[in-house]
Amino acid sequence: MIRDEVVALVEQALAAAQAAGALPEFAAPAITAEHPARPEHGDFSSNVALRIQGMARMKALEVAEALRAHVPAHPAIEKVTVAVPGFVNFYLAPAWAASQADAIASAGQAYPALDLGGGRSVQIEYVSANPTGPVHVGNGRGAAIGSTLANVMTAAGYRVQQEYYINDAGTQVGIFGRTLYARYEQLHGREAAVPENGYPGQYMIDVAQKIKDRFGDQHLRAPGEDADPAFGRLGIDIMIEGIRDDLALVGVEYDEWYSERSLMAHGGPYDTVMAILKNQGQVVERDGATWFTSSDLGESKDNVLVRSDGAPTYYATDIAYHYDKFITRKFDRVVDIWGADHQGHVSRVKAGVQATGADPEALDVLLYQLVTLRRGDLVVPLSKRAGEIVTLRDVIEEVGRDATRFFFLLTGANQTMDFDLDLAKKQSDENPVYYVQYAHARIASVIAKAAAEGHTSAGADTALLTHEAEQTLLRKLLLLPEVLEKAVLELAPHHLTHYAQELAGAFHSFYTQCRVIQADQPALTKSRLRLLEATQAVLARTLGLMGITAPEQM
RNA sequence: GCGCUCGUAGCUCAGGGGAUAGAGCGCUGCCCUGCGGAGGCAGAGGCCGGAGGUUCGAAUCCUCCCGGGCGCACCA
Repeated sequence: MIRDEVVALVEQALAAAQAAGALPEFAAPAITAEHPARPEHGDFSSNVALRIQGMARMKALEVAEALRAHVPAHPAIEKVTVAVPGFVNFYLAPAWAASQADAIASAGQAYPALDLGGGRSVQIEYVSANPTGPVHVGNGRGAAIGSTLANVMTAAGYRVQQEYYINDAGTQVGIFGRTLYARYEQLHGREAAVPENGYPGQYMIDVAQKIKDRFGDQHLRAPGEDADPAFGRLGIDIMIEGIRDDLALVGVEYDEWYSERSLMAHGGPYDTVMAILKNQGQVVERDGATWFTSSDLGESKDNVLVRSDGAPTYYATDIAYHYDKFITRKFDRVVDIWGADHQGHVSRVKAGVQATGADPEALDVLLYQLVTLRRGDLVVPLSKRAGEIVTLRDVIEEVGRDATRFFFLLTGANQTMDFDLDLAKKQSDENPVYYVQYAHARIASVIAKAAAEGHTSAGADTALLTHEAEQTLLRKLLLLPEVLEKAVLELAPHHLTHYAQELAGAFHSFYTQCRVIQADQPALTKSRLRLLEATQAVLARTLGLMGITAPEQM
């Protein structure tokens, strides 16, 4: 990308200045280039002179001047200037910027070519909501972040595997099964009470009804008897079908649905991990339970692996799960995306990862702050145990998939978020996603109209794109690689929504200032059509990365 | 109490060592005799929670304080 070429120019200038004796020899810090806030300061700016003035024992302005004098010529750079207090500023050549419209338009959805992953594998695990209830709004945020991150890392040269971890073992599943059986009995006319701490939602009755539809009274036991232990699993399977469908509605598709229960197979990951920890002397029996002496690894306390009733904790199975990710399946990197209420779990899991022989640095846990759902001033409780459950499906049906995803991606993961359903509904026409999509549709419309009048971009001379609005738009197009890189390095997909709005804004501004189709100016028409093609490609690419449609018309 | 995180325009949020701090919504005023007005242009609106410190330079880094959120289970 062009920014890295500017960085290289600065590095070369530094070496050349030192070789020429204009600057003393010293080891320079890593060179960076940034975008000045004000256009008169150029397109890129380097602050090296300010940073090395001490090492060079020269005034920053003198250092900057020495660098400027040694910057090699480059077709993309029109001029290089020095500005107080010691910046070296780079100005893009308008003709070069314009020529990139050709490059971008012909690359299409292959733009930008960015390789940060180098083919390394990364697993992204997200949502992984308990299958004891439907996917709710908070999970939707994880879904939007996770699937967008998957798209973005794929675009950056990683081999991405997307996974959903199914919590189909443990105490909650048992309670789920007992609740379900009570509902099943009720549907067969029996008096049966939903257990205390059970799941009161209407959806449990629906699931029981589905089982009744499929199997009749086949799973009914004698009155007073408990259900077959496998009964709950029928319900879990039905829940998972629903979860899969709901997530598909927001454009989420997994490569793997991984069962927690499968970890427990004889000789499986769970047994292996317990043996490893035991062999390393990191396991101790205390108060009838089995503990991991994680405080020896710097944790604030030890943690229970096996409860006194013999059941493994989810922490123990999570260590086994990560052992399977890193050691068995050999992912180079793993990104777990969790709600911020799991924050206390992060360092524990990393300790477990380390203890079982993997590199905790290869694990990134991306926490997103919880979503508060509102209807106007009323806070709607999200708890699966509460009466009203606002599901992700409800939200999508109210505001649409594109707006839902865009909204979730609008704020950084560390920011708490209010999702006001009334507002989202009422303002759906003013949602920023439409601003971006409108730009795409508008371009499609102009290109179609041009074609109908016999204009195409064939043989366009991009050197004609000299208007200020055209140049501004071109610079936005050139920004996508940097945005993509930032999203990957920071695991922060929200940069895409902001970029998309900036790009759409630059287009709309261009559109009102520069008429594209002009019968008496066929050459200019061609070059502007080429610019439109490039813009449309970048808009479609950006929307595509976010899992949002790029409509031809609205 | 301890840990993580957040505090930026009236509201929702970007920016996370650089030059005069940005966007959207809302508010004021303009722009359709030419491609889609779901648009554009201009304006008002800020001691970047507070106080110290580091630095040539701090909204950004460090310390303390204030205020919100979330954790600190033999739940997940």
